[in-house]
Amino acid sequence: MSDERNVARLFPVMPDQPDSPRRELEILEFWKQENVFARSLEQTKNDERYIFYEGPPTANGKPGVHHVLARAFKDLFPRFWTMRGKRVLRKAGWDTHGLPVEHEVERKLGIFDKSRIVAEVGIEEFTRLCRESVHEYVGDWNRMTERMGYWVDLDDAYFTLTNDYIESVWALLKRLWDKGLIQQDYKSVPYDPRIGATLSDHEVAQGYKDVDDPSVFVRFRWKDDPATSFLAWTTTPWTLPANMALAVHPDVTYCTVARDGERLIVAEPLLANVFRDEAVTVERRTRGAEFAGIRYVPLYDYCRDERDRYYVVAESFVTTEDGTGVVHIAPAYGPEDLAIGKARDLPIYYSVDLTGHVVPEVTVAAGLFFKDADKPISHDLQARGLMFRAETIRHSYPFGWRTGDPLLYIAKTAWFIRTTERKARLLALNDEINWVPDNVKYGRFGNWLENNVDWALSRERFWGTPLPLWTDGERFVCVGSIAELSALCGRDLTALDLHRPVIDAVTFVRDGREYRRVPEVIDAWFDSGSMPYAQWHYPFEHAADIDQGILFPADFICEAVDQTRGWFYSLHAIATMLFDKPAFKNVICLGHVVDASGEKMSKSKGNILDPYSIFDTLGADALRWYFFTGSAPGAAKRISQELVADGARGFINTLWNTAKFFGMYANAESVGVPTDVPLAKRSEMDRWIAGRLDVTTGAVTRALEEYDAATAGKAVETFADDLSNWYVRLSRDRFWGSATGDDARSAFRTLYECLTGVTLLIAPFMPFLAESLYGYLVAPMDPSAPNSVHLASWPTVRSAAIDESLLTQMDAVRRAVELGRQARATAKVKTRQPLSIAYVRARTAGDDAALRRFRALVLDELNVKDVQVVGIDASFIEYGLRPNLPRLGPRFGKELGALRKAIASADARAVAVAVAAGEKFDVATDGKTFSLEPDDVLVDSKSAQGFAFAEGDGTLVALDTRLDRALELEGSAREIVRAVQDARKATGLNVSDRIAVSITADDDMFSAATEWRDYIKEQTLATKWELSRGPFEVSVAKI
RNA sequence: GGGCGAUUAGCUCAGUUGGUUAGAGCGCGUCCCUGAUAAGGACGAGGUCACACGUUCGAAUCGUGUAUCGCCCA
Repeated sequence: MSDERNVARLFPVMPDQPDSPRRELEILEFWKQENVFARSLEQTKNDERYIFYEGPPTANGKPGVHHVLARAFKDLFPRFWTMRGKRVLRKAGWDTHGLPVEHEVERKLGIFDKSRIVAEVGIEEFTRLCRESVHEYVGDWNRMTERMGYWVDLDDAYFTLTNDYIESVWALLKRLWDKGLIQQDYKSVPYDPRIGATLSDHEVAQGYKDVDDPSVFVRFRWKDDPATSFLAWTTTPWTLPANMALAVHPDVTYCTVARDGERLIVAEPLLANVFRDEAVTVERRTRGAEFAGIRYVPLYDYCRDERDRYYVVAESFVTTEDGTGVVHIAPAYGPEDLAIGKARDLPIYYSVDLTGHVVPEVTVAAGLFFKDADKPISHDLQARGLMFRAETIRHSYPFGWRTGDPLLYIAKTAWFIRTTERKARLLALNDEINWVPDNVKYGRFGNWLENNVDWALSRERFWGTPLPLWTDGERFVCVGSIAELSALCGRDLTALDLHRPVIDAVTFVRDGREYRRVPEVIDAWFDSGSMPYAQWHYPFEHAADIDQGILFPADFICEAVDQTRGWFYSLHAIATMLFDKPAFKNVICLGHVVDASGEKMSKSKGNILDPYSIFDTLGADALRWYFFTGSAPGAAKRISQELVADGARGFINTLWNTAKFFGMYANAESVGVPTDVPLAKRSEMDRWIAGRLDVTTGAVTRALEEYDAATAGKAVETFADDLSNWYVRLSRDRFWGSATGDDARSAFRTLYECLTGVTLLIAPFMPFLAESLYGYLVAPMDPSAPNSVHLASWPTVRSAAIDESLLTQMDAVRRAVELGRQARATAKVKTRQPLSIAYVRARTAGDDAALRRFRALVLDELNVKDVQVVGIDASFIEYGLRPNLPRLGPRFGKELGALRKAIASADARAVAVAVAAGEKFDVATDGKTFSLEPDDVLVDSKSAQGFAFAEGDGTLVALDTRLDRALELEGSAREIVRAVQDARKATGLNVSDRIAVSITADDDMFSAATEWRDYIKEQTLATKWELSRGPFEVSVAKI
């Protein structure tokens, strides 16, 4: 049956060390030359699709190690599904619009002021610089992406700044417009007046500082009863000239306090906060709701608006945590103020202009910077007897991150998408999404949807997708395509750049009125949320693919958890509003990468880790493996050189060495690719590891299907350990000459299957190592196999290979062997010294059978001449009992204490006998008797009188450590073998080199060498033999 | 200030529906093993499972509160 063709074919010789950095570069070259990624797509082009979306990064900074994290996960699942035979397009993408890009350019120019940009740089030049800046780091990103082995189509990437992309975004906006979901409204925004910029939430978050601000309590006198005042509290006195109303909580009780001839109204829970230790006389208690509509005398009345104002409203947002429970409302400023103002149609009166200065008619502080108006206003109120108390308070307030100036919350008109209109659908469609980890679904993301507010779409900036609205000052036209705009203008605009300022110059006349574009651009999150459609220039191209669900929605997306309110939301919101579907079915929400001490990585702390520092020392596979298996995906990832090295080194080396072992002996025996041997004809050891492979394959497949990379990776690690440290170690001698043909063939075949199997399993995780192993084991040996592991199919589970009882039995055997070694260690007897007998008291009848079945293995591993499985009657073993709590707890409840006592005082041997016989038995204490069944207690073998023993998990192994002369000599013989092998190794001999051995020895060693001469020669491949008397020494020489 | 998450060995992390003696890897020490291995095995030191209170026969696990850290939002 020998295969002539294979006999001559040798496996390529593997280097001693994996040398990952160098090897990975070679693999990259191989992939490039062989066009492997493109071929993997080509060979699946007719298959069912698995849709992946690349969340576009902004490439205006260098990529860091945290970007490797997300990209590793983005690579894993597409590779897995490709091997499963799906067609997985991976279109790269770049987010190119928005504030981060503008800020980068502003930094380079050193100008942070919008009006100066317009005046000194010009919008044309500025947006040109933005366009340039966007591409600056794309090269770095592409290099990193390629180096880490992330397969994504960089050549066909989408860019959000292209006309096609923008046109798609316009088309989506127009659909929203036609549904009436886009509207203009006021919005209270954080605004840095010095540079004229509305700040993004992110920028605001960066700028919070603890500062001392005024804390003033002000009287608002009743119009009908000037002796009575509401006491309102504010930390922003400069807003008081824009006051239009007061708010109280409808359900809170307010006290009218009589004091020095006046009456002050304060929320009851805050009395002590306002009046401190003062003894107050409460004249009346009133529910807040009853004050609604009461009119008061304004502090200032600069506003010329005719609309009704200066009355009390009842609003449940009012809290009683600080202040007075009476809140002053200035609709032009704070978000709540604005909301109330809109609901009640209060005037929106600006006492401060957009440069941050108090307007001229507000004479009390005219011309002052808004924050500087606090003082004169406080003094004025003091002078007019309206100030109850003025102090300072230390609290957290946002500042402009560039100017350091306090931010102004101010109501500005803006365009909104009315997402609140579709809140119910947003929530319902979220139910259909599989979130990993699952707490994000109804936690962070679900809460965000629950508290949904309208999406503020517009930005008063330069570099972004222009809002496609044209207006004559009253009416608006929303433009949904270039063709539409061309028609309106009466000229072909196909070649037009759709960015500012060019697009701003496009005007048209309709019904005799000129239409100009509104000045805003849109939130860049809308760009990225549009990528499912805009990356394909929908609906101008691929309309059917999207509408019929071929390229939409995604099966899988993955980003870090900070995208919950970013990309995850924008994708979800747009898909919900326009397609009434979730945009993605599965999403992995990764934790952030932090340094080894758990600190966030930031430039300022200088703890940023350059991915190349790992690529160049440990390799990309090691980093990927660490990210996949180091912790749960949602957890923060601590990272350092050492952590990555620890995480992957053992696993990579184990696999490498196991494959090297195989290649070495396969070549030594010229077996080539081992021919198949039916499972039934293989040894039990072979069938065991074959079963382990298939169990592992099943576990890895299932885990990956559930987007659980860590569980999948750990299953592979356990298998690799079983393969190397149990299967190979115990089967070593079957791989060299002395083994019979059939058995060796079975062993080679089995080991080969395991190695190629595990190579396939790690391919999506560690694409480089898998490719290397495949290149040693498969590609050069099998002309019919694809030449890359990434073109191979995912392994299927051969359920016939899984023999459950064999797997459990091997566990029992391993347990017994480990205990035996432990017993040897306790007795300080080397494993090399043969012993006469081991006694094993097994936990179950099944374990008994296992030990009998694998008797030879146990003898060998424990180096004993005999092993006896002892029954319950073995007199030298003593027993202990433990209650089986999961069974007894529910049944006995409060009696458990007594029962435990009864079990502890029972005759353990008698109970053990009953349990072994499957009989019921009684235990008793303090006059109480409990009737128990065999499964109610766990029997431990506690000690073995007169033997070296070890016990664990109900199994006991006892060794007879007495030595006779024969055992001693055999032990010495094995010492000699070891000394010769050491010498072979030290001399650098090949494993198959024949040697001449020369031994000097005295006494026992001499006797042993004489008696065990043939054994020693055979074990050490010695063909020449010299033995003389003298101090023990061995030397070897190659023949 | 609010939401979400985390807190388990020196380090990095597992820990199923509450149940027996809380585990693994790395590191450290001692010993062992070695025709692949810079590998492997055994043993040891190292734990108040962040803290407090509660529920329960029984809590790392469930509840409440507190502390610290991270993220998101104010």
